[in-house]
Amino acid sequence: MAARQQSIFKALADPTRRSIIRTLRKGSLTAGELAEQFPITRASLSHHFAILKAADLVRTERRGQHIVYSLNATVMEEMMALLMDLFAPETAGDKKQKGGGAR
Amino acid sequence: MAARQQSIFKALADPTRRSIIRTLRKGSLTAGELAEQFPITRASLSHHFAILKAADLVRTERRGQHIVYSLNATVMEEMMALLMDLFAPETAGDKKQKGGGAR
DNA sequence: CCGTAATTTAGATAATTATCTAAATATTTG
DNA sequence: CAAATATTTAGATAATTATCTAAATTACGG
Repeated sequence: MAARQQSIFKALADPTRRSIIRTLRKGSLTAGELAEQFPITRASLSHHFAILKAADLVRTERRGQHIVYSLNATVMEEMMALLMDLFAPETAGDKKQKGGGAR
Repeated sequence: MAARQQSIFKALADPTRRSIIRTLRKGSLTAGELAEQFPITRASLSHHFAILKAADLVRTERRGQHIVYSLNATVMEEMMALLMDLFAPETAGDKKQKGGGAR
């Protein structure tokens, strides 16, 4: 559970990946179409895709020889929950931490 | 403007820093009091404090020989705005990006 | 002022990560 | 099946970053 949280925050830490997300808001695109928008190699983009997928921020679907990337629609809600958990004043499911350094 | 956004997402990407934020929800603490909660050196924590401060997620106030850390109260709202900007469907202030790779 | 306590800064190191090129895999079409 | 196209995987490298120890800074109390 904490692992998913970490994967999401990590995924959002990179500006290229945030840019991919913003691009996908307008609609799903194939890896190639996405690649046209970014000045890095397709291999590097593929690496970013994998990280976004691992965080379940995007979903994929094969369509013929293309792979279509879409935003995971439920993500907005999840992010709200994460933010609440981070900033909201003290919830029930909260643990004190001392010597369990998160890393 | 994009720089601040990056500094915030970067700051939140580290689990120790998120833990610091959660700890500060319960109230302001001195650097030393915070240090008691974490299994890393004070020097390392100071580094994390600097990053949180650079993102303006926490504020500091000197009180005698102590330095008191507090959550920046407006941050929740700012994060909402960032999320909207990331996920919400197409705002006015949006720029297309092609060859200006965010980095 | 001097000594002590609190915190940060400097400098070094190890781990992580973003990127590249080259090669591998998967899918369609002739 | 062979050739072409789309995408990912492998392996290497350079940059970033989390952490440490040691030293510097800042403030207080006698």
